[in-house]
Amino acid sequence: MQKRSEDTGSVPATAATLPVTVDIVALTVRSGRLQVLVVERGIPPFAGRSALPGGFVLPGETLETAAARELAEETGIVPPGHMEQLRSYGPYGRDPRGPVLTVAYLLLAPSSGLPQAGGDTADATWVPVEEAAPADGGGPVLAFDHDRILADGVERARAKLEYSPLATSFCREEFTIAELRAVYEAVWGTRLDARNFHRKATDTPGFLEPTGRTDASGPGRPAELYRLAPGARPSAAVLHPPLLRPRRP
Amino acid sequence: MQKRSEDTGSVPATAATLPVTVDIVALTVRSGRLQVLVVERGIPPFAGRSALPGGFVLPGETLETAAARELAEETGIVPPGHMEQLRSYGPYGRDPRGPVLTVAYLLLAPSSGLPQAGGDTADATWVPVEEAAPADGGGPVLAFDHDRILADGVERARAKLEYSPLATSFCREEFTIAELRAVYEAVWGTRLDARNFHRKATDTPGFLEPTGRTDASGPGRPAELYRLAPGARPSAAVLHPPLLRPRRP
DNA sequence: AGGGCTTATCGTCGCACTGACGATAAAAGG
DNA sequence: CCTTTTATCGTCAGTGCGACGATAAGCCCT
Repeated sequence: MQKRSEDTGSVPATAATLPVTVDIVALTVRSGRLQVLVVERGIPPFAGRSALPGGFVLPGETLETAAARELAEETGIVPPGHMEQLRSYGPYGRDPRGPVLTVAYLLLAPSSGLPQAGGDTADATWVPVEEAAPADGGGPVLAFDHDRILADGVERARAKLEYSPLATSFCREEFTIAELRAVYEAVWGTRLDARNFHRKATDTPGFLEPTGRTDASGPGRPAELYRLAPGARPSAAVLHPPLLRPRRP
Repeated sequence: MQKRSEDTGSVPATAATLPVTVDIVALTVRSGRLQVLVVERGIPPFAGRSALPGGFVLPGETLETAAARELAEETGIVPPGHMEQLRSYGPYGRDPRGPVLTVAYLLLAPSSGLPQAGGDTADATWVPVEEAAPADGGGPVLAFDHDRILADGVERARAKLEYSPLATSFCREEFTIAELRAVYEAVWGTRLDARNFHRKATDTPGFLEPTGRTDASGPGRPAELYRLAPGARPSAAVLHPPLLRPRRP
């Protein structure tokens, strides 16, 4: 795979070579709250502390592959949902073992069929993001610089819900408007008017597609079931007008 | 800097170690067009081809430091403006020398005081992004995967202008509404109504602050000079209502 | 069967924002 | 003074949105 000839040149000897890790901000919506997957570290550094799932990239591995592998190792399954790169952090001042570059990934997954724990590393549990990301000046909660990575991931998710169909990644294949609204409310931490949300969600072109089926599991009038409109990728800014989160003042 | 003890553990021997580069998508607005800084490569691979400025991270260097150093080496100056991380690419399938991880940065700089070329590597020139990023199915223009990185950077810039004061990073300290509008028109590639833009820009709270001075250099009525409102960081989504780019329908 | 409860869905109204575009202000150059 | 040019201010109709009323369609209970 690695050619060394006059045509391609070679990596200069002065170039730094860095160990690279991937960390995953895995988010889901359970019991009406936005929750993040954290693992309890079994080995130093930060043994016994909570951390985002992740680990070192192995030789020959793609970053995405490494992220999926670490997630599978620590949660026992490859969940459905949407994964995208968040950004990179480091390499200095974030790992006591020395310079380590990490590439963070953001996973948005439906809560159905998600395992609670398992794997060989340590216990993996879902915790509400407020517990893992204190907004006030409380001390750090997660190991390494994972507090900041989590905050960046949550903010990315909150922002992307406004102008992308990404919220559907938290839902099953088919879902009701109320379930979709619960996703927005959980991620944004706000309450939304059911009637206005219904209007906006169904009126936005290229967002939802009715399946014709209904869901009568809960109390009250059965709800129409929808799926993501065909051709709409979970990412990509296609929501016009956007679904803006309510303002403060 | 690098402690090795029972408390911190050490990087596992199985971890991959990768050479890391930084690449910079440096954008500016000159002659009413969005332009990107490209260098002509002097050494293999891709010798003679155009590429984004960038290079290998040196030992002990921060990614941001490396980005600033490469930019200084290849353009001869540290320009003002706003720099933020774009994302990471690789490490496979993007460099014929082997696996190389690159972290791309986005720089938005005013055109005033920007050098044309210089440095020890090769000539650095500003070229309109349409020439360096063919929207149609034309072949690749830049070396490595820099076509994609450039496209991602331009899209990031276009999106951020909508909800952040980032457009002011293309301007000098003080600027007129017309200059700011020219930035939006160049970045978005559209024409904007001068009267409506003036209303939206001046009415958006937390965006602009009048300086009281005027600029009478051009023809016509002298324009009020504005600066970025105090406390507003160039990034950060603070524009409400956002300045949305015109739609296609 | 009918009344009450719950949730889903549809409608209405006023306000804010937008785009299209007219009107005025303030300079330079003839 | 008049024309040209650009900046800035106003007007008006269409659209989207938040607040909230009204109706639909299930369930459970008696």
